[in-house]
Amino acid sequence: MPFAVTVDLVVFTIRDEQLCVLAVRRGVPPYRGRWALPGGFVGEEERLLDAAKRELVEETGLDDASAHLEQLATYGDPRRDPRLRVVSVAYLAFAAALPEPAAGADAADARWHPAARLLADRKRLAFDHGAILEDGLERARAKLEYSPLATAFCAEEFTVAELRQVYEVVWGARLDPRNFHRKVTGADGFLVPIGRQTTRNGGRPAQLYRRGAATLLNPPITR
Amino acid sequence: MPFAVTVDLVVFTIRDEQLCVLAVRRGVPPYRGRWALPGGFVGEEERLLDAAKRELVEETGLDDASAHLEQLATYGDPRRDPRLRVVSVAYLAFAAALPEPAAGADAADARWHPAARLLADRKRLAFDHGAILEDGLERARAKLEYSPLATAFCAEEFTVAELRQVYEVVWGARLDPRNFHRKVTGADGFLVPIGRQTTRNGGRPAQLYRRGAATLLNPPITR
DNA sequence: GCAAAAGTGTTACGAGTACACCCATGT
DNA sequence: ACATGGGTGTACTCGTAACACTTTTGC
Repeated sequence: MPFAVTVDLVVFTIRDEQLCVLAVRRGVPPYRGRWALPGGFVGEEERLLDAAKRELVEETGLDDASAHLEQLATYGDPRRDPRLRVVSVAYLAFAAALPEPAAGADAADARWHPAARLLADRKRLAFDHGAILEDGLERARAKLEYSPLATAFCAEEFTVAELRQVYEVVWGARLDPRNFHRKVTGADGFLVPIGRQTTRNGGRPAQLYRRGAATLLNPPITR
Repeated sequence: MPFAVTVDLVVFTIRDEQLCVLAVRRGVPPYRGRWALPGGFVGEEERLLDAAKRELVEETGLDDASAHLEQLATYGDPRRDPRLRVVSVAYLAFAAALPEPAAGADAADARWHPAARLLADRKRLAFDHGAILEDGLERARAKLEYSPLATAFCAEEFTVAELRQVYEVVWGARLDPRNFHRKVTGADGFLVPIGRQTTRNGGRPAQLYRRGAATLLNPPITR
């Protein structure tokens, strides 16, 4: 049975206070002119995660360690690609803000799109990528609660307010800055203060933090 | 690139107050004599979920609606099967207690194994099935908290105490019967009383329930 | 009556929320 | 001085844990 196996990437970042996802415009049929999630075939001797990493580097220039990458789900309907039977393993990536072009080696037109707008008008997406994006968004929202993943959207050094903005943008909700501050600084291993401050957001100088070693947030940050 | 695509099943049930998983003994190399998760190739025109359903019926005789089935994760290391490149989409299934033979059409020797024992001695498992089982167990434990999935381990009509036993076995922890009772009967849409009672567990007669329509437990049942 | 399991009431504690208040900077 | 964002203190609320207690069966 001849199956093709690909990886597709849902790469999220935050730009202009919006949750954005990377998409590339298709230059060839099928779905010519539509937007598609970046992805590609898995090499014969390549692990799935390695294929996802390779695509991420090709599309964003992000080096291996600077973005979070995890398997999302696998999509394999017989008719999802009209040309041949393709089973696609989708990966979810979170990255700090990147330059707009997001220009990789690829000549293709790659762009950041506000995730909400792309989902609201799913016909602009090729294949079943609307469903993949929806699953990715739901997973991202859920993971912020109980994992320290929000830090993957921040620069290496960040303030509590910057981290709070990540939560607010992904969840589409306002959070109380004071209670949020207590929660995240109190969560064991979530944040480590680096001892320096910044005034880049105006007002009183804010402590700078790096992400800590925790992999699970206890107690969780609630929506 | 010639990939084979399979589905593998992690089928959990509860027998003798233990969480058990279905495994079949391999009769041919590689890993001859070892235990493997039930599974098989995906048909050319078959959806992944349909392939998982088909395997579930073949191995357990469970009809479609009577067990919960969900995608777990996908495993595709180049060397996971020494014969050819196989990408396997693993599914997780929860079933009420079934007869031991679990005999399907297959002539193979299929058996229920206590999950903990099989995991403690992973060399008895073929391929990367130890890792798959571990992921499945972790997912099952997590899902009990915030989803009404525990009911999938029960018969159609069950008592609160029987449901509690599911939680205690999967989590390996004792729960307070009185607080548990209040929590689950109070969770909206989790349980619907059918108005009859049973004394099959001894003592004072207990209300019988069916699973309700809820898909998410709020508040969750905590470990 | 006694054991065993089902189910209810009550109290104490701890996390989450709302919000008043103080702090440190730029202009 | 005052605007702006950073951070702390505190009272109230609500879900949970712990456990005493009552109910209804079988033997």
